[in-house]
Amino acid sequence: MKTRKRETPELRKNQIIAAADLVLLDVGIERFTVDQVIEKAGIAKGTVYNYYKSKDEMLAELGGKALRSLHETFTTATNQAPKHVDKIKAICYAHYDYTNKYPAYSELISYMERPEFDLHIQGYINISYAITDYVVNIVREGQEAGEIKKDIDPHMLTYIAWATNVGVVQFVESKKNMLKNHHEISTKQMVETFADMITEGIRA
Amino acid sequence: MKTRKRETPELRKNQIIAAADLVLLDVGIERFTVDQVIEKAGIAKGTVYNYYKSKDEMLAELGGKALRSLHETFTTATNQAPKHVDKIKAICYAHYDYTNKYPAYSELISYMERPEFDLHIQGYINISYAITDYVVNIVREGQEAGEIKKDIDPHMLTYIAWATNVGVVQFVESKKNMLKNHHEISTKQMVETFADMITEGIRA
Amino acid sequence: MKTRKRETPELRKNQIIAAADLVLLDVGIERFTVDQVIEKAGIAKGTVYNYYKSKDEMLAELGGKALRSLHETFTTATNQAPKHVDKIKAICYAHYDYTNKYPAYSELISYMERPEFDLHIQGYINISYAITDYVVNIVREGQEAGEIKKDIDPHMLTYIAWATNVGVVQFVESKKNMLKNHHEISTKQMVETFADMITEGIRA
Amino acid sequence: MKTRKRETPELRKNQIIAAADLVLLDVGIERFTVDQVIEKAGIAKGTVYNYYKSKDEMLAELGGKALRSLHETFTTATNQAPKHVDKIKAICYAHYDYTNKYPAYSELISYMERPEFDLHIQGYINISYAITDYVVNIVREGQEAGEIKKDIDPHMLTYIAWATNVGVVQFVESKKNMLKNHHEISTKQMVETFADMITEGIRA
DNA sequence: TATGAATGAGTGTTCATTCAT
DNA sequence: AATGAATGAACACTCATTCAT
Repeated sequence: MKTRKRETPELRKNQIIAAADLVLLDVGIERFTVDQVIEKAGIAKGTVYNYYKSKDEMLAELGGKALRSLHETFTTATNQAPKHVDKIKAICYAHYDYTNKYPAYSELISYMERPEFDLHIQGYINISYAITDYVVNIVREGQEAGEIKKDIDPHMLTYIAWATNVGVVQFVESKKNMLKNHHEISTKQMVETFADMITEGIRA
Repeated sequence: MKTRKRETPELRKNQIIAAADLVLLDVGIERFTVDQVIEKAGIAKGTVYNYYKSKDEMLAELGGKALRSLHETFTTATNQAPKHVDKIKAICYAHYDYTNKYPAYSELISYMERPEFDLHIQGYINISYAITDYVVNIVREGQEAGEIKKDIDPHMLTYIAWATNVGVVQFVESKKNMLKNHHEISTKQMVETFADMITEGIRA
Repeated sequence: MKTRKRETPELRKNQIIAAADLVLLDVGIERFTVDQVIEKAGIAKGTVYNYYKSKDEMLAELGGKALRSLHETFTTATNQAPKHVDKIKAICYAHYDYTNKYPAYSELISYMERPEFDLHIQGYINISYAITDYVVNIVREGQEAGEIKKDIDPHMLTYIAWATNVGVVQFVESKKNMLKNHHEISTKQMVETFADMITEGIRA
Repeated sequence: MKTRKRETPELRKNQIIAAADLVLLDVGIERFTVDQVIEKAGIAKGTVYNYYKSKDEMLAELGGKALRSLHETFTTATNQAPKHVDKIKAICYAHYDYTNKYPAYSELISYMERPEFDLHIQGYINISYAITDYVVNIVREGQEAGEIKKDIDPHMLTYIAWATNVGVVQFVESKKNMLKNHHEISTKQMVETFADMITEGIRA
């Protein structure tokens, strides 16, 4: 019945999330357990449930981090592209690179997108919207600059870009071995071709 | 030992798979368990394993059914389209309709595509290939007929079409509620726009 | 509901035991199952239970075969030894060789020696006695010939020889890896030393 | 959720191991199950796995207890013997007595010696080595004192003594009934004769 | 006699969650 | 607020044995 020093809630949450992050990186979602988190964090099991109602809520906060990091990746990638169409293309590439670099985060995001995952956690949704808005703005500016077709709703285009991108990235991930045996198609080629199709499809 | 109804293997297998089907419909893959199947079927646990080596094999048969039905949906859809580009578009629509009609099957297929699912079950793979070939042929014929760009490998295009389609369908499924609140975008619109983009993107 | 041709009970039993033999050789006792036997024999499950009350009864008959084969090994080995003491030593070696050559049979015999194995099967016991008698006779003759100490009951000596031999053979089997790492002791050396001790211990 | 009695870990572990002990006594290793342990202990299944990583680890602790108690038996027995040869003989007797007194422990030790039992549990191995060393030392001292033959490696002799002893003890255990019907041989006599043979065989 | 479909009591293990202290 | 012992429902899979046909 030891009693650790009390920390501010802020600090505790950070401590927990940091540990969860390490665990996720280590083992991926499928093998992610609360026990591993408390071991890494050096705190008691009950403490976790004082700050998070459930494992899923914890994952949602982690998902927020992942999304924020994806957001940054997008920002960096688009900054280097001169035109708006190129920015969209850059986002496609960035998304693929991100998945390659942080497969665990990518997994997590997919996991949270599933219908059975109850996403009432506001934090996560906010960042999700932020990313959406970021891309929507690029599209809108591209339309105003005459680079991108004007007959498509920017939100719609953003959703499609995101959805198709996720689809391609997932496909490439799950079919790695198959594609490896396919002499004419590499994962990189596939992503590039897809990015080309998207950019061509939206060009004014 | 309780009463034992002796049935022909044919009948039993159907009974089991029918029960599995119901369970899948009820709870989805994530929560699909053998115990639920035997409860629904009113048979003993061992009986299931007299007909299927493992839970995964059972799912694979169910998945085969799902895939075959998807194949039929594609066939029907493409038959009504005059040109090859329209056939591709029709497939996009058909895929969406299918997911709407059989969301559990769609889930199942996604589940089986995951790398961690050991797909050594030949039956499933064959149908998977059959569908791929079916689409590849449409693309190839479209290229020969001068309707579809010739600079894209038919397999690559098929993969991209499939992957993006899955992405969009998943997105639409998981974001149903969000989209419902979005006044300007309906899931139907999104799918249509996506299908347009794909078809425009490949037109010669 | 196919009906195979009726065979004489003799023939059927042979057929079953032959299959069981193959299975045992293939997988060893721990993984020995009735299912494998019927598959190898090409007969129905129920049929097995028409001829054997239980799996254990089947194993007991197989054990009888194993014991008979061990008996033969002993006979051959002793025939080549000139003196009775040497015959005992030869039996020790033969036992070790037999275990090396037919590990599955050796396992089976150990399995049947366990207290929890109900050995009411007469066939097995008879052969067991036959082997005992065979060794007892050698001892007795050796005593009469003045080669072996006369103050030991031949049965007792036989039991001890058997028991210690089994112990050594089992030890060697289970400690193979340990002994492999022990530079000065090899399994062969251990068996030889033991055989020497036994023969020296009984010499008149 | 039922009432939960909170105990100190120390107490719980003892409670579990005590229950496991009873189960082992009741049914023997072959039929030893975790379910029976929790029923005897009156605790939940998960609780067991908070204290032991696996069933085997639990058995290993039980085995450690058994081995430690055997070690003590050996120590006590040898202390009363004046000469080293007598100490070896005393160990043979002690081993037999121990098996008679704790047949379940004896079974357990045999079970753990089997190759298929993953013996990575250090605690158990240590005691196993301790016992070996204990006997080896007696042999070595006996050799130095000129009481025991010097041409045998002490380790080898220890192994042989152990292996043959186990063999005899097992034989006696499994053939109790048979020997009971044999007018001239009692298990006690057999062990005594064996012990005599061993001691005579090693005497300088 | 032969069949083989059906049985069901196991079997060890996991892990999110609870709650008395 | 913090602890961490306790929970128990899940879970997939096995296999000797039975018995209606």
